[in-house]
Amino acid sequence: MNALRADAARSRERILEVARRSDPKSLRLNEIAREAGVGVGTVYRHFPTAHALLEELTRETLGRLGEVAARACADTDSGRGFETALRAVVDLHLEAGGLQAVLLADEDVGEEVAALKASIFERFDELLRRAQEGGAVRPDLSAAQVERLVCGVEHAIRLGEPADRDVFVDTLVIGLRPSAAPMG
Amino acid sequence: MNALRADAARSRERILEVARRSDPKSLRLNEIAREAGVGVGTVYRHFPTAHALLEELTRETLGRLGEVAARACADTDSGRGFETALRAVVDLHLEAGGLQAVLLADEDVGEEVAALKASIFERFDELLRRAQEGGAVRPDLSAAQVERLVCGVEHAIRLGEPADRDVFVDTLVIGLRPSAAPMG
Amino acid sequence: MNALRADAARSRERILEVARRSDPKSLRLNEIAREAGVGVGTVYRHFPTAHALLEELTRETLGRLGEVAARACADTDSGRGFETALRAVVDLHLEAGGLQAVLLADEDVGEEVAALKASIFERFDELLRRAQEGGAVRPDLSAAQVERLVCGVEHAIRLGEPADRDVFVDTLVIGLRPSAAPMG
Amino acid sequence: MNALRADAARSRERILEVARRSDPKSLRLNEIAREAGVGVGTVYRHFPTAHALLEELTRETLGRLGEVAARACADTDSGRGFETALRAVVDLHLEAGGLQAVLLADEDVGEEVAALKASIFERFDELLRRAQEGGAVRPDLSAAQVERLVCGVEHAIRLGEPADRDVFVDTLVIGLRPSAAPMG
DNA sequence: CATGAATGAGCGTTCATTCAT
DNA sequence: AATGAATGAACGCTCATTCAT
Repeated sequence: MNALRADAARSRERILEVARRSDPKSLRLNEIAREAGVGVGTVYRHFPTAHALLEELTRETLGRLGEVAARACADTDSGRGFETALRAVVDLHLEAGGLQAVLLADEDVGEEVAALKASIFERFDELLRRAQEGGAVRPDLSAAQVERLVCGVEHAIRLGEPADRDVFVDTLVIGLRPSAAPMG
Repeated sequence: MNALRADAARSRERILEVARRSDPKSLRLNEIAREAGVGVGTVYRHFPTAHALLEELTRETLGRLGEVAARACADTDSGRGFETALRAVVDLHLEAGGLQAVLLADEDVGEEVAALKASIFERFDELLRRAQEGGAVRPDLSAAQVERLVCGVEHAIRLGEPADRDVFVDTLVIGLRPSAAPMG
Repeated sequence: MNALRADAARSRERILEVARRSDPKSLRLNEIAREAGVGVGTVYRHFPTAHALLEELTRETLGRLGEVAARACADTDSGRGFETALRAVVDLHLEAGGLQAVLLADEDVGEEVAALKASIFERFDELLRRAQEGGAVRPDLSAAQVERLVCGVEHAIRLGEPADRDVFVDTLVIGLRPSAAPMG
Repeated sequence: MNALRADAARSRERILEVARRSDPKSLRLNEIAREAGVGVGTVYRHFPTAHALLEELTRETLGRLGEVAARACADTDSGRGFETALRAVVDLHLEAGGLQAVLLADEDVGEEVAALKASIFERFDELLRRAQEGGAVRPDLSAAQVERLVCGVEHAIRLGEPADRDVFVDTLVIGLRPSAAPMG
């Protein structure tokens, strides 16, 4: 099933290579084909939709995201584990611009991606729950909400300089802490 | 000077009406004309570019943004003033989707918008500075950075339910507070 | 009949003023109206077509063209008269870019222009005939053909530098002389 | 390398066919597509700009222009060679209306066209120079000026009847001869 | 009369997607 | 399986002309 003909594999690789250099927000299959020296049809054969291609581009990052979560779960200090993970997650979002779209998509094209996403969400649920139980994170937030907040910070950083990253993530980290009433 | 002919005003209003229902991120003047039952030329007469139309859509909101800032400046408690303003600003961003683009644009089409923006930025600088001096906000943030963070929160809220609004803004408000070292 | 209301006369004059500064090959009535600070409708009222406006722009030049022809007719040396006229005609073509279109038009909008054109053609016929009889110009050319050759030279000059004018006109003048068989 | 697929060749040919019947001064790619029964995209694929299409329409003519020049260079009588060439050049301009625009263009789309033009210009420089040295052509004209005069004659002929051609070219040929002072 | 708002045909151009080769 | 030619909808924009005010 995974046995690709040699030339097919080569095409696929070239496509991915070009796609990685493209803006993940607007993958234009036509242009990618041209730059990869490959017919449009070939691109469509390998990746029936732009989203399928995006998933493929993101797969490796998804793997690292899973590892990040796993490592954080292993931390005995649940608060510290959560924070470390959070920072890593933002970094991965910044690295792979398509991550947001893939994570938020309701439907997944590839089974592997679906599985990866499921496991990631599961681990983050766990991670968050324990951090909340440990009193390190405010208890009224779901993992999905945190994910959206991460996307928000990603967005904010992209609007300005990369140098904003650290401060912005700090505000997120702090913002997630339980606290006295905000306006008290 | 601003006296528009009756039919012109009607067209203009129809255009704006349609535009308000459109995605402010991608105002397509042709489509707007069609939906407004108006010739393309009419749209271009009133709004030479999509950005001009966006500015118009946003103008009222900009005015309210100015008022928000003014009111907040008048608050004797600089921290409270800042927080109240921040919440209102996020709300205005949510109401008027184009606000982000208009505020971040380098060039403005209308003079009025330019003036409004200038005064808004000025007031927010003031507001932030005083909140920082009062110890209510971490001192290492510029007003521009705060604006970007607001855009981030707007983005996050739009990704999910409107119900997220309050919690998400809370995290921002708290995140901006000065604090012990984030991971300490 | 010619009694124009004061404001009408003012509009008319402003329109002509702007039109004189415009490219006579492509008079855009809309743009002229805007630059003249006048409604499009006003332009159309005064000049129902672009050609009508062009005729008006050209009228003075047509007058001078008539004078040129008259003066040349008065020259006792028919060859010299013709050549002088020819040079002047080219100059007028260069000055008033619309002259070509007006002279070559089959239909005239204004009666005055029609009359001017008729008298000009008549005089040039006369002028040419006498130059031909005097042996100064090859006898196998009609006045209409000479006019077209003038337009050709105008075109050639416009393709390059104004400095070409003298040499190019020279080649025309010489080219019109009777001569031994061209490939002799 | 130049092997076009059968259907592509057919499209291309249809496009060119329609284009040949169009006014080369204003090739409207949309209209051509419509008339050729072909999608707009197809036209753009073959000819990215109107000028590219014009060049293609002209390419064969450019080739013949080169041959004309070559043959003329081979003539032992430099004056006769020049005159023969001149007549042929005018004819080619009349045949291919776009020739003027292609020759006068600063930038060329196709390399082949650029090369053809360069060689043509070179040969005509040579041809003119020799004719001038031989006393057959007035020495104060550059090849570029002669080209412009040719365009002028083309223009003049197009204004009237095709029958004008011979006489008009005669006047050019004679006009280029060295001569006593034009008005003496 | 003057105005200028409105019209809408039509051009240039792009791009996702299909399908003949 | 791969190719890339073809498609055509749709957008941005311009401009000559009409017509309500």
